[in-house]
Amino acid sequence: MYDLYMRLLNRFGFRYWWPGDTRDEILIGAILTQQTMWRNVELSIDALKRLKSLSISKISDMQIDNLETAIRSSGYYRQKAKRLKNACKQIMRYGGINKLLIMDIPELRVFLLSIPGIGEETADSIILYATEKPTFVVDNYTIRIMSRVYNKKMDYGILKNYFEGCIKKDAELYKDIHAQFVELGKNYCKKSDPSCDGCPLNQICLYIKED
DNA sequence: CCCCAGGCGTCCA
DNA sequence: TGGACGCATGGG
Repeated sequence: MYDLYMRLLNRFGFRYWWPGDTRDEILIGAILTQQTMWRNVELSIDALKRLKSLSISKISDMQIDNLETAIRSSGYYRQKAKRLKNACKQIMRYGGINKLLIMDIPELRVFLLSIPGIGEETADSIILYATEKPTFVVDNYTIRIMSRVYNKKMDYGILKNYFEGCIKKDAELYKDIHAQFVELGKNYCKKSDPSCDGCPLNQICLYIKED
C-alpha cells in the first residue's frame, strides 16, 4: 500500500489538499464540489466571499435565492442551495464548527450523515479536511480504480475498511492519498479509456492482480 | 454534438 | 442491495 502511495507521490507530487483558508470554507466547498469540477466551485466561493458570506454562520441566515445565485456555477444550484443552507443551520444549532472539532470520528460521522445532502464521501471529506481527523475518504475515482485492479465491483465501505486497515491513521497521510487518487483518476483509468498505458500504478496493479 | 465532473436521495425490482 | 434517474452548470 505504501508502495502504491510512493509511486503516486513520485508521479504527481504532494497535492497540498484541501485548498481553503478556513474550516468553514472547506466544509462549504465539500458540499459544492459534489459531482462538480473544483474550478466551478471556486467561482461560487469567490461569489460568497464578495458577499462576505463565506461562513457556516452567514449561509445559515442567507436568503435562499441569494444563495442560489451565488453558487450557480457549481451546478444543481437549487438543490445545493437548499441542502447547504439546511446543513449550515443544523451545524450552527449543534454548536458550530468548534463542536465538531471536539467530537470523535464515529459520532461526528453519524451526525454529518444525518444531514440531507451529506453522504459518505462528503462526510468523510469534512471530517478529514475540515476537522483534520484521520478518516479515509473514498471517491468514485478510487472505487473505479480499485474495482479495475481487483476486477470486481468495490463499494465505499469495503474500500474504506481496506485502506484504514493497512495505512496508519494519520490525517496528513490520508489527505494526500485521497488527493493522489483523484489526480490519478482524472488522468488515467477513465471511464471512456480503461487503458493502463502510462499509468503510474501499472506495475503495482499487475502485482496486486497476481496476488 | 458528445461526455464528464472531487455525489446524493429516491424509487423500484 | 443494486441499478436507474433527476438534479444543472461549465469544460474539454
